[in-house]
Amino acid sequence: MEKIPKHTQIFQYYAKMIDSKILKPDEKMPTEEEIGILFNVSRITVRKALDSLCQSGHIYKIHGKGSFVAHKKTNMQLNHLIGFSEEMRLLGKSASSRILSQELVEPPDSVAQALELGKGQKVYLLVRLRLADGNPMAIEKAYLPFHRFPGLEYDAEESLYAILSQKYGCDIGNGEQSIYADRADKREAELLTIKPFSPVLRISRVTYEKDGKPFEDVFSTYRGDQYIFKVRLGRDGSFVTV
Amino acid sequence: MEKIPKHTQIFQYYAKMIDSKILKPDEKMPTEEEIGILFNVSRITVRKALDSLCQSGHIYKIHGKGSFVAHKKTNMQLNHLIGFSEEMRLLGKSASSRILSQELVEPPDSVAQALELGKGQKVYLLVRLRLADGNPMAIEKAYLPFHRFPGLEYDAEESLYAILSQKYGCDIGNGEQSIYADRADKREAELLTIKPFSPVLRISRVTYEKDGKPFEDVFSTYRGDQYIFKVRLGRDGSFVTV
DNA sequence: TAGTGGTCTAGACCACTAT
DNA sequence: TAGTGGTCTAGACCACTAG
Repeated sequence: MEKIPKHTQIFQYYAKMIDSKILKPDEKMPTEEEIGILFNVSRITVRKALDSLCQSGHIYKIHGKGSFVAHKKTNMQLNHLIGFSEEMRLLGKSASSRILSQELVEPPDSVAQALELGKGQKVYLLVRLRLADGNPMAIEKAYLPFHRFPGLEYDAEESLYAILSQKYGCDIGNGEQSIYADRADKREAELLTIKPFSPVLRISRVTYEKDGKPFEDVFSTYRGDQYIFKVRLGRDGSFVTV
Repeated sequence: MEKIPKHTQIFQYYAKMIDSKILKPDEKMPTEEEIGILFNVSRITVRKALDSLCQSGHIYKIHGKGSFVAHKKTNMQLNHLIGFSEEMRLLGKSASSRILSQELVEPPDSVAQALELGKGQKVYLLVRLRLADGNPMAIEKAYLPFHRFPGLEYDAEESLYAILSQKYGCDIGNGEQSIYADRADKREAELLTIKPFSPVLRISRVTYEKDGKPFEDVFSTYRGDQYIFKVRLGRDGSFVTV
């Protein structure tokens, strides 16, 4: 039996109501006091739930008027750090992988720096072709610090994150991602079954564990004609004041 | 005299300390109780400040151990909704614009839908070439609902957002952005002074006011070799549980 | 003036980490 | 066992919106 905090329960309750359109855009939410009575919790607990709903884009608040259901265009969970498999599942596609190479190497300087490695520390380099519904979608080069994941071996069946989490207790925190447009080189084009020099989206990401330590440096190359990256941006210091 | 909430003051204090490297990565933060004594506030106020620092990526927390300064690679404010001028300023470049066209038009269906326009409602279409340090960086096509901004006129000197905010009381909330890679067509290549078919980053965004109403639908085309988009992603329901 | 969200307090108990 | 963060309460006062 899992213990779910009350504020999370309230968040989930309303997130579901809004996602399933039972509550419609611009509809007024109950007041904080009313929600408190409904769930039998204090106002501060309600506020924590509403703050989360605000940050996730489900509702918006107007001081002195109330909280209202937001006009969400995308029902997708944005700004969410997930792996390729999980992302494709959310898009209703089946994800698969083909391992292109898997080896222990000396990291390039930039990677060593990003992963905060000492001299001589090696990395596990996993290169995979990622497919959605059987069609090539991306090439992914992942560098993982070997001292953190000794004996790591990947077999293309499971999600890499699942292995890191289950076998090594890796607790994923957040990631910083850079995105730019480029053209595919010959080999990439071949793998992605597109014409050479076709546009691709290059995404590089350093992912951190909950304790703040980087555990992965990934370079992905997505087909420009197939993949769209979505994100929600806020005003103010990255969502500081909601 | 502006009234700044205590939790914001505490947030700003530590954000500054961390950004300026006075507090170093992995360094332990004072306990919540200690901070409360320092600033003479209650623990719940301290927690609100620390939660903000967590979300902005300045610190990370470990239950039972304490809060620690995070290993931030980028000092940039990520996930922050800003205009081109503001962004370039943060990158230390000077931004300028050349107006390519400016007219009142019937919106394409997709735009009308995104901006939630009724039949026959027109939009103000502003197309600009955006330059950084005098070099072409992006082409930006912005659709604005004319009924919201009657008599709007743009003169290339000010920031568009500044006008919307000052003259029309437009209070920017957040935006949803889609990003993909494509190639420049002939005219775009010419404007951006790159070769035809060079890779570009296409970004489209619907921006909402604080009250949840969409006020802008923008289509930008950035030089692939000049512009990198950065973003921070979190685990869990988009930063719900910190 | 009434309603509603924004800020803040003082204090309690639980859960996780370390020794 | 002690330290620390996670959850939660009951209640107060302020600031903004609306009639």
